[in-house]
Amino acid sequence: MGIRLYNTLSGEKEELHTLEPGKVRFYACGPTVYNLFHIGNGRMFVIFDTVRRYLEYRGYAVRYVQNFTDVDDRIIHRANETGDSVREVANRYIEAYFEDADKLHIQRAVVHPRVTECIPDIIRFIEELIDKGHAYEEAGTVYFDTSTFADYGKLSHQSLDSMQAGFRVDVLDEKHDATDFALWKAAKAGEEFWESPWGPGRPGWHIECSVMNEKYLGEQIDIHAGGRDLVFPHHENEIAQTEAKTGKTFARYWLHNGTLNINGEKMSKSTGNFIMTRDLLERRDARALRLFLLSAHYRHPLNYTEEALDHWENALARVDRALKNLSFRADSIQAAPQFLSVHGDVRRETERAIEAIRAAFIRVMDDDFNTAEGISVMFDAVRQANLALEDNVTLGDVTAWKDIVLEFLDVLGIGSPEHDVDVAEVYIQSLIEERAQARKNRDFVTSDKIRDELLAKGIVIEDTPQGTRWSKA
RNA sequence: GGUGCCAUAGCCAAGUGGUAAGGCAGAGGUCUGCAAAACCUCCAUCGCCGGUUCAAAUCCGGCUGGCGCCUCCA
Repeated sequence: MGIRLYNTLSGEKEELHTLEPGKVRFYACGPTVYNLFHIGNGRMFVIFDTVRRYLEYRGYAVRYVQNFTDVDDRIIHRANETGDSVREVANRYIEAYFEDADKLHIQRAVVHPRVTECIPDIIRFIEELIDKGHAYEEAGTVYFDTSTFADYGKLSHQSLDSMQAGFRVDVLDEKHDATDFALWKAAKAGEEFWESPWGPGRPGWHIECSVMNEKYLGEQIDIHAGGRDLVFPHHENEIAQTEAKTGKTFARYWLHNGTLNINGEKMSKSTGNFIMTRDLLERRDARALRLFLLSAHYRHPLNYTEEALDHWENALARVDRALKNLSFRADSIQAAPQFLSVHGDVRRETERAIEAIRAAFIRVMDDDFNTAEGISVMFDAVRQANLALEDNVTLGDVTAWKDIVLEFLDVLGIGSPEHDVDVAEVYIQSLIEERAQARKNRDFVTSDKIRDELLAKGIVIEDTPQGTRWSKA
């Protein structure tokens, strides 16, 4: 059995069959760069970065494309507020995106296209839609005619009729129908604009993604991902534009992540209840934040609380301690060449245990990228590794256990703990040796004094049969 | 009005027909000079009511509570 993933289009889990065997064409909606991104946005980026990592882990070559929306009303507003140019605002927040994304270990896409780089392609795309009778122009603005696309509503599972009778129908103005949407917007006075066959203007919101997909991935792609709140209208409109133009199925699989909530409500830029990822990272550990973001299934809502972050910081510390203790054991084996028996390769039983645990990880992650279960398997690996340390394990065993935990951390994008080497290390080592001597003499007053001194400096001492190890508190 | 989702221990969160993963917190134990870390054990019958079934947290119906979307939103 291969990878199964929930497809919003069908409303069911489906087995992954890509257009080209072994290759995945993957498009994820990127940020509109008028501000920093909040942790709700961050959740989306982390989730699909993890999906990408997992697909690669399973042997797929993933062509991952994520756009920057750098043409938008909100960017214009922002520029007016700050007195900067629209381009300055966009560039600043593109840079800021990379800074924050890097901290969350979100890998760069293969291409990060920007709307402003695709204007001629967008114009050509719209011209073709007009030629094919799917779009019309009114006073310099071009609208997509939803009545010409029979499948309109297939992603959000709503009928045109029900939408037209909808709750929040806006004024028809020059549109033929309330569900029609702008492909090209006529420029208002003083706004940034590009020349087009319909006069000066700028692209509408949805067209960019259709165009970038076609330009960088082709007319048909495998996976298209974004937040739940993009299903309608954004992704619905993308399907309409692309499929109306090509007559082919656009994306085979539509993946949508659940919202990140705060106080039980969606974290949202428009309502003001959000926490910027950048602000949070100033006081919180990025790896623990990433673990938290992956701790629930990606399609479910996840509630943000400070307590939850405390929880995952503690949980991650358990993983890091295990890694540290495995390293300590490996070092102590290597430092004691006289004990030949533990210098051996990984033993058969260890290999088998690790194979079983890797298989378990793949089994749960294959099932719609169930990272919550994947994390649970990782903790099982940690428990077994700790258990192994109570035994006379070989160097090969220790290394193998360490590697499997690191393998899971890598797939989840959490990565290894920082290796905290600093100049104080020599000093700490000397105190530890002094203490060891005192303990040998059963001078526990001195040994405890040294331990307390170190503790006061944030250094925790732990005695093991292989000697004393230390870590930062 | 339309449409979709959720409700599992003190907390977080998997599981979606075969008798409740994992983590955090808590209790007891082992190990230790004492600790720490680690390991072991303990800690839920799955919102409510009814139905289907040999068997339901898992399927169906109803109810209650919460949330998303219906052209700003990841």
